[in-house]
Amino acid sequence: MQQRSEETQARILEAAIRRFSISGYNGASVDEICAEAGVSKGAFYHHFSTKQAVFLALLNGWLGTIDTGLKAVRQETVPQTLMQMTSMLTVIFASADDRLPMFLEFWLQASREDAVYQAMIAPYRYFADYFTSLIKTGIAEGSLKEVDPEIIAQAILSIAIGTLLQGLLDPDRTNWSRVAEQSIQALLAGVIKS
Amino acid sequence: MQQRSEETQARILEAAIRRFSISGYNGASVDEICAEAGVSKGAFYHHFSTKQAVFLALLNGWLGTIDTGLKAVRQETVPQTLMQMTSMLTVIFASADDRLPMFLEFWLQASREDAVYQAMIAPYRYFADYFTSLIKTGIAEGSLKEVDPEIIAQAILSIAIGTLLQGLLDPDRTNWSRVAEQSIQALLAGVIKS
DNA sequence: TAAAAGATACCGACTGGTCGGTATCTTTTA
DNA sequence: TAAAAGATACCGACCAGTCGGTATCTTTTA
Repeated sequence: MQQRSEETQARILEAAIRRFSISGYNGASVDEICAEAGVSKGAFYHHFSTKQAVFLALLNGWLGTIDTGLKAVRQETVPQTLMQMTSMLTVIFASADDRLPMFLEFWLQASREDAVYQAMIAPYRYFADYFTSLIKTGIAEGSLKEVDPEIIAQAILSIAIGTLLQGLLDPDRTNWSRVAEQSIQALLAGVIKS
Repeated sequence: MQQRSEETQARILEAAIRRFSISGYNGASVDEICAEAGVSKGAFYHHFSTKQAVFLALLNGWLGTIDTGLKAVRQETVPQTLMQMTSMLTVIFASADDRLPMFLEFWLQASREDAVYQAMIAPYRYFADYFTSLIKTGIAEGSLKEVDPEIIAQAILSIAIGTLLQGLLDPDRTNWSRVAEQSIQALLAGVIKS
């Protein structure tokens, strides 16, 4: 019995991500999503309480895969791990192209609702902390100089985010994932103990 | 004669920036802006052809002041100039807090219209180019190592943008303008010829 | 120089359309 | 046959932009 139900739900989710990434969160209407999913509005609201709920489901799915991906990257030393993560950026860039604009848009308007804001800020903080502790580990294991861990972690994060955004803004200006990699390497060059 | 007209226009602009920064571009209705400006809808559309036109006027004003500010900063050597710009970040951070979200939101939805997209991408490119040439000058004058100018310029820009965005996302996490300054200094440390 | 003519600024009711969500009815499933 | 799933018509709120008309200036004219 859940067979059909699950399929419908999956179709709605797939249609939603397609419409959202094309037209944005506000730009994609529920009717549009239903049409693309080949599903009635009644079915839509049978499976999801609001448009926002569909979006949040999509967001959590994406965060989950990123988290899994990051935890999978663990090399012997911290610099090696960071380099590995840097080269992961190319993949992240590719998937961000579709998703990032809609998440950004949603965040910009949802940040005024406290509940949604908390749901979005938690994973960010989790990741930023994880990154800082990675730098600390590097200092402890002696592979990194005695820098301020928070500053360096933030610098790397900022480069990643800043490059991501510029890549969105002006995709054809340059090879953005290469710029991101080399920028981080330029920063790391002054931090790695050799 | 234009006296009254200019005052009305100014009032609309002021009200618009207030409403836009509180409710966002889509969230702020023209009626709302008119109410706050103490002006009728007719007056609004007498002075501006569309809601978008008001917004663009606001954007250009902001870009103008930033441009003026940047050109005013010119020290003897490029590293000194960069340091000076870095300390300007605190001021930019303050003014961005209000404006950046609405500009981001607008850009996200306007980037689908080619005309508006061009209007927004031009100043960005102009600034990015200006920055790259600044690094080139530094190399030419011998104050910077022989690095890839584009990469370093992008890295600095990315740090600025990335920090700005994180400051928006999680304002209370840390002192963001300090993080930005120190991140850029960490990067420059490896690039300055001493 | 004052009245007429014209231009500019402004007013606010109204329109056409959109969209998220609901109510109600029908079909499928177990 | 009852409950889950799905279809369809509809509601109410919102909103950008229009339009016919009025008020307030500026310029021309006699």
